[in-house]
Amino acid sequence: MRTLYVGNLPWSTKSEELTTAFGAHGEVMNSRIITDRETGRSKGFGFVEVNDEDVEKMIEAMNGREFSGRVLTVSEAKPRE
DNA sequence: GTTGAGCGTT
Repeated sequence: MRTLYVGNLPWSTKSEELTTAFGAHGEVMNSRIITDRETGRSKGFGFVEVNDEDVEKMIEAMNGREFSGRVLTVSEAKPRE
């Protein structure tokens, strides 16, 4: 399983919306929107965990694509450690 | 009631 970084998201985007959007192009295991620890508001980006074999296809399919009026930035996430 | 480059929690 790999993790995708998804940026340029609308503030109102929820993790379920990521699952739905990315799930159309591959197998989504989990998704998460990064929210501010203090305010609880979205930081405008998130992460999507997808099947190892679908990573490239997901990026090709979703990167630079329009989502809720914004152009998504999709790439493989850096290891968190 | 806001904002817009950037890589996250147990």
